[in-house]
Amino acid sequence: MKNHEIAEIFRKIASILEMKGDNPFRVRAYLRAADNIDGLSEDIETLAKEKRLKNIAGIGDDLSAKILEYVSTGKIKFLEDLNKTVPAGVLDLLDIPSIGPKTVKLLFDKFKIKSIEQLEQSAKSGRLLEIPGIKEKTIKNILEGIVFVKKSAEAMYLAMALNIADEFLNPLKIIPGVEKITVAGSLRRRKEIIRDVDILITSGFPQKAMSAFTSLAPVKEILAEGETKSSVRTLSGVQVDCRVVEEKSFGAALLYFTGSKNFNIKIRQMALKKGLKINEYGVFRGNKFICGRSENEVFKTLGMAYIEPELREDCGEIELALNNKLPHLVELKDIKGDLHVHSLWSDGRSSIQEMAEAAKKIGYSYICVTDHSKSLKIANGLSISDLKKKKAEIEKINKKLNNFVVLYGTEVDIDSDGKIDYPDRILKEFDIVIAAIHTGFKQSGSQITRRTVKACMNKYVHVIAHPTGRLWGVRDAYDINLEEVFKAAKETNTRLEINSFPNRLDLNDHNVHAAKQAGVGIVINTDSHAAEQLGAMHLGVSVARRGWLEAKDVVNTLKIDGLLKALKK
DNA sequence: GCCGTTTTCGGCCCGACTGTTTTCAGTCG
Repeated sequence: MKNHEIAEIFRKIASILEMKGDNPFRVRAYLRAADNIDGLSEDIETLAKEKRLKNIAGIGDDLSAKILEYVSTGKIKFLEDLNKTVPAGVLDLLDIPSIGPKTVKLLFDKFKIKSIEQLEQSAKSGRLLEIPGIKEKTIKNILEGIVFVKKSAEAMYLAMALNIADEFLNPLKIIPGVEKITVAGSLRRRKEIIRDVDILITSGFPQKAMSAFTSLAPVKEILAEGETKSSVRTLSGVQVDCRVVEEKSFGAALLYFTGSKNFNIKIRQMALKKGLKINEYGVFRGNKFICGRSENEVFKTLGMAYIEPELREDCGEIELALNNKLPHLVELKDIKGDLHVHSLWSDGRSSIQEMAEAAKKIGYSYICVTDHSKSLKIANGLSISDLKKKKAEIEKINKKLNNFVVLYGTEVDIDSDGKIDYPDRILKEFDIVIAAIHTGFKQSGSQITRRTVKACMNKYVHVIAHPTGRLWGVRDAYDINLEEVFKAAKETNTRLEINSFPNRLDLNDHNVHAAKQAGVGIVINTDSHAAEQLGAMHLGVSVARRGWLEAKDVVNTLKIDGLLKALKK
């Protein structure tokens, strides 16, 4: 997929144009196109081939020509020409907080500064003071920004960001005067990668709430502090923004603060056409406050259905909301059980009994214990003789449990040829067989695709686990051709997994959306290796929701009888 | 550069905070 490459090219063009003082709306057009391309669940090359590029919002004649040029030649002449006008390194300056395109241009025009190192030297030498509008404080901010960039604050994955949010929400919740408090931003939209944490508070005493926020224990430095809006950086290097509004503006503020940016622009434009104005304080006709207490009120005023935060990316959800045709997204409470958990039999840390009890407590009606198979020695994979003992243990536990079933499963290994490491006579004994790639990640994309397709073809394999193999901070997704996998999965009634393990979330939201469009069924599992990890299910559900899945698309929303029937190949 | 149940040209979301100003531009979200 070249989607992300092309999005990044458009972003680069936007940066250069902005620095050159080009039309800001032209700049925005490139950025919007980039966001929309990143949000596609289809391969942009397919769209190009089928002449459907202009169906993408924000792509017109010019940008579709540039995409075609890139797809066929691997480059875009316009960017190459632009690159000649800007020395390499200048764009890096934009990564420094507090430095934008205007400042970069100024620095280059005045002192020919074209790298972070040069800027650092000039700032330290005091030379920057010669520029009108730059004084000591600005220089200090620049130097601190450079330190920050050099440390390159990493983005977080969703679960990490949720934990940081809790470090703020929990202590603030109990401050007198803090009424409502909630996360907003990309975290509320449950994006898989979060760059900063946004918090919204309602209070009649905004300054009290602000000072409580900026003086919390995890705060290392205050980046900005105003009467209703502050930003801090935590000890772990994460930026947290906080906004306080009055109760009557809560809905409008939440809508604004949740985004996405493109979503906000679109609905504000819609409001303008109705003679209304939307800002974070409410919906207004002229100066008259119409509403703003809840998001629902605002949506209603615009004549549209409530849009779940996970959908707010301006990818067609607004149009559906206007016609009341939004999908009814799957919810955590729809999940009836977890089909991918481990136990003491392989590399888990809890017994089958403990896993079952924890699952029952959550409210599930089944789990499937899928310990590793024999070839995965590193995870204590089960030999064929151990399997009999494990099965006997499950049968014993099931006799004692009421209204709950432990299913007998396995997570088998797909070997480098696509073969499964138990023979058919063993495989057919299991209630559920999950297959996954655990070795040979370095193989070519076509080899890995072939292995996965072959596993789908196996009549005893019900689920492909963590289909792209990505592990946050460890390795990227392998170069698998998911379109081919989707085709095989659909033909063979094989489910693909959303693995909820915090650093996996694999399939991701875009892939899930594409799988749904290809007619492929999904299962959401946690891959828990201990009872306390079962709670990660909500992360996988978030991915499913971002992928527009409804309960009917997720097989483990079915009751046990329906589940086993649906999984039959 | 995109886009159109008022428009194929003339618009394009809206506001807070900072650092420098003496009324505002730049940055950010």
